[in-house]
Amino acid sequence: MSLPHAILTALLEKPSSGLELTRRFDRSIGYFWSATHQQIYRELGKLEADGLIRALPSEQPARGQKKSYEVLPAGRAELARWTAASQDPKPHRDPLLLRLRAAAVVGTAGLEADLRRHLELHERQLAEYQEIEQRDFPPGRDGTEDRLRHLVLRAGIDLETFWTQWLRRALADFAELPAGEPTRPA
Amino acid sequence: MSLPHAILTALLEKPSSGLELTRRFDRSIGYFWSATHQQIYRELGKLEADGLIRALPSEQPARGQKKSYEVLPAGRAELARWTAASQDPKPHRDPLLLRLRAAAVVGTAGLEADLRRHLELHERQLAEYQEIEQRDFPPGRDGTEDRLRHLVLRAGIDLETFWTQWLRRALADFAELPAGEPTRPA
DNA sequence: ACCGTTTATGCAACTAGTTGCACAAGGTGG
DNA sequence: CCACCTTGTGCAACTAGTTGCATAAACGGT
Repeated sequence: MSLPHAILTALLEKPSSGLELTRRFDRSIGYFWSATHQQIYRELGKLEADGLIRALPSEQPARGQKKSYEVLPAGRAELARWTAASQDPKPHRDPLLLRLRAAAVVGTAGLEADLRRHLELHERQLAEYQEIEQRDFPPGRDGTEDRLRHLVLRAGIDLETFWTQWLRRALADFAELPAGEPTRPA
Repeated sequence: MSLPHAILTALLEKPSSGLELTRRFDRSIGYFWSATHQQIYRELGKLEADGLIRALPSEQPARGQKKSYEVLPAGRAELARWTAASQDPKPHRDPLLLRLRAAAVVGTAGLEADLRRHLELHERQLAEYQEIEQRDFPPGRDGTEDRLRHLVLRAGIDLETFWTQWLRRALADFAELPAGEPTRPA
């Protein structure tokens, strides 16, 4: 149940409309909690019904009209409660690793090209994170807020670094493998 | 749509009953694709209905009686197709990083203890992976199947290594932070 | 003979996330 | 002036995964 809390965080950082939130999810927050605009609109409705946020009164509510929300005290309290509450880490689910394991049984045909593609995507993402780091976190800043946000960004950078390195190793390994046939023919 | 393929892979490695599969998911496969026994039974039913697997004839089918499955040629073909098919990487969703970002706004109270707990869990998982590596992948093996499986295990080891290091850095940062109050009081 | 635990299979209801589409307002170009 | 594109909001149906519980056989003790 993290989406509502992701939205509360985003709205505390800056009151926004549904579409603005969607865009901000596509950029910063979505890097570790993605959401589509439909999820966001639905959740905004629930949060408003629960009294955690409210529409900014200035704007008239009509379809096709921008409608911005701000967080109410109850929303801030709920976010603080959730942040402090202990949560178990969810097990990862990674289809790519699964495919590699399947390839050990049915053959590696076709996989290599996709590994290469993933490598490129992760390299691009890594470059993007590094740009953000240079732009938003020049050396010498140390406000609490900056510190925490930088820490989150570092996680992103280190994760992408891991993937690029692992994929390069995988491709190097593939180069030495016999070919794409099954290791256990049917 | 990875669960059916995870099951096909497991069944190709060794025909099994629902409960045996559940146990194997708790150990090896579940490290990167977890599933509960209910998911597995449901999926076994679908796979059988679709003609991708079949119950081993030897055993009598009755409630409370073991029922093992094996993969049919159509199942192997489907798995090979899926393995070779290109797939986009899904964006990660990580509540812990989200909580850190929320903490930048509502305060870090309570978070540190959970970071410590996560660190312990990841250290334990890392140790487990390293044991498996020493036990199952002694230096000098290089069959194709071993190579691929080792690669998958290395991903697990490197991921857990990343998390332990990142969490240690986070805790070190927390130690220098003022205290648990919000950076932007309500 | 009975009771409780373990092994094994399974249904039903719920929660979360995704996909596909619909609708409205406002601007732009032919 | 109207057809089309963009911006913005939203519903409905679907897919995937989780939680809680039910059922049944086998086994071990008392």
